[in-house]
Amino acid sequence: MSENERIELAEILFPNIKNNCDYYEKMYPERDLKEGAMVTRYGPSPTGSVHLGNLYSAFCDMVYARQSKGIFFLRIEDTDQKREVEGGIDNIVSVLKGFNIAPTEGYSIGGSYGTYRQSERAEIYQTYVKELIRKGYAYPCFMKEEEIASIREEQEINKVRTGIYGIYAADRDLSLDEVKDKLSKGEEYVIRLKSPGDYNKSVEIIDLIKGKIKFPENDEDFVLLKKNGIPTYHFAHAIDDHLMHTTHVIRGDEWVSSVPKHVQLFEVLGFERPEYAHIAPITIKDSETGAIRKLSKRKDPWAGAKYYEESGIPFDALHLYLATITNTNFEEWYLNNSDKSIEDFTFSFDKMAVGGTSFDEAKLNNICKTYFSRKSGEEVYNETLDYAKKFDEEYALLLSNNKEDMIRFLNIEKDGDRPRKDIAKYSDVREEFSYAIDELFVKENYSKLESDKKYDLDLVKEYINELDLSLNNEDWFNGIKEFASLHGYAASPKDYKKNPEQYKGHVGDICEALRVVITGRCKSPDLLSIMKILGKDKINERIKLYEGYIGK
RNA sequence: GGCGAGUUGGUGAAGUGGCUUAACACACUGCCCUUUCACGGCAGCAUUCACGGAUUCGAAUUCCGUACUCGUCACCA
Repeated sequence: MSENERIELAEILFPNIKNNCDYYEKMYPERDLKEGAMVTRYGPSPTGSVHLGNLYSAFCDMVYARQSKGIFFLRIEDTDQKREVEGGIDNIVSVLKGFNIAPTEGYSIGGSYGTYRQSERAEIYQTYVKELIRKGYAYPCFMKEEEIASIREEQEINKVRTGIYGIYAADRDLSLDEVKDKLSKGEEYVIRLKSPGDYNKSVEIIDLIKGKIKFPENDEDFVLLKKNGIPTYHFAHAIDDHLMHTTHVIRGDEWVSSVPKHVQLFEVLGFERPEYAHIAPITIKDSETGAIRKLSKRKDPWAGAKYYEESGIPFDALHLYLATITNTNFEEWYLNNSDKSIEDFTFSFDKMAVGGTSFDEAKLNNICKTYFSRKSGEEVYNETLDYAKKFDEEYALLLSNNKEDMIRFLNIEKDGDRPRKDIAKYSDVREEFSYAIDELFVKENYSKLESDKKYDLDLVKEYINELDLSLNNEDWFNGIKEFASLHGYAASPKDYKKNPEQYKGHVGDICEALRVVITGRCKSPDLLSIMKILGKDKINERIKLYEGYIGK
């Protein structure tokens, strides 16, 4: 086709596109940012619920933009209307908000590089396609699905590469008359790239995470615009990231194999290419097969973002976890800089895992526990209340009615520099502090007790009877030691260990009995503090409850 | 099958030619601390970096081959 024919073709195909590319180039001018500022973007497609991996990549976008004083924007990539799920976009926005991953620009936020929703940008893409047709870098392709399928079959039989390229690209050299003819018959078409690539040559890119990667050049005439005039991912990526001036494309490494396509697109369009950073997926070792696989929403509850919200994992703790998998040296840094926050750490691409990052539940758990241990009782109370209001209304009500005592309970052993670590998520509070709320304790009391050890209840009664709750800690435990020896128990575990046959047990056994009767648990924070908050009346009620319980 | 990448302990991993008799964390075990449960401290936990070969005075680190794992090969992103 001659240049004039191509211009005519472009006009026939896109009669409604009046603007030229320049119009958009001016509309989306260079960003005014200081040297080194990164412009990153998170581009989710609303095709399902949000996955941990999505959160991870959005987290990276946020962190790199923030530390370079750049821009992190949100762009909705809804070019696949077939797979789009209802409420998908709202869900993305609310999940990001819930996890405090805050874009500085974009969909639902605003900014001057919009619209940030690809389905509303059809005209822009078409304008650039029209230009590509004029230049001879794109053409309409009328091949039917069946034709493409049979080409594929043929290629598989002949053991050659599959795809529409070279001699298989039947419509790439159609004459203008042939095109007009097909058009007049109402044949449907897509717009394909007329690839100038040579498979025998190679392209090389430097991926910020993976390093140098070399591939054969792309020679596939892949689809730019689908039948409905909406672009494919590849084309939308090139246009949008150019116009929106993305400097760093951070995305899942399922995209690395399409890098040659993207490189070529940027060349053909005359755009400067952004840097690429392909992040490895979060994997897990399958407990049954032992195989390493991507986290799956069906098999792994923690794959879905919802899980973290529902089970009550604080977003700050999740950020900490994401930070530790983002940069392998973060964990150690944070351990040595416990007073600092994630914002104070400088992340770098070359400290990111090249292979798969494995999900480590035990580590997440530990991070969460440390997070909670550093929070004051009041903070834990408020956050837990917020959580309970959403996911456990009954408990929320109980919490509100017992605010003062609850905060006192949550504050036990918080003052020293060795805080306890018994809570990993908001939903643990109800269980861990089951003794703290009387209504709850009366109802559930000893049902969760796993051991069926027998305790000397008479001894407990006698002790409580004599107990003076105004004592300070030191006097109190001197007292209990004395009480222990008076009743044939060793005053310290050491004495007991030396001569176990001389004693019925040691002071710890008495404490255990008290703990179980009073709290219904084998583990609890400092007993005296609990008893002080509870008061003698409640303690006596619980002794009666326990009598009833073992009477069964 | 083609193309691209990965393979270090129970787990997550550090490590880019000598400082590695392989960091750190989690888990586990033991001891210590402690009035109990925890918390914390100390110690133990890969003589070895998928396998084979090559380069080198010297390799987990470079090169080649093999095996396995992962990603991708759509008018899905």
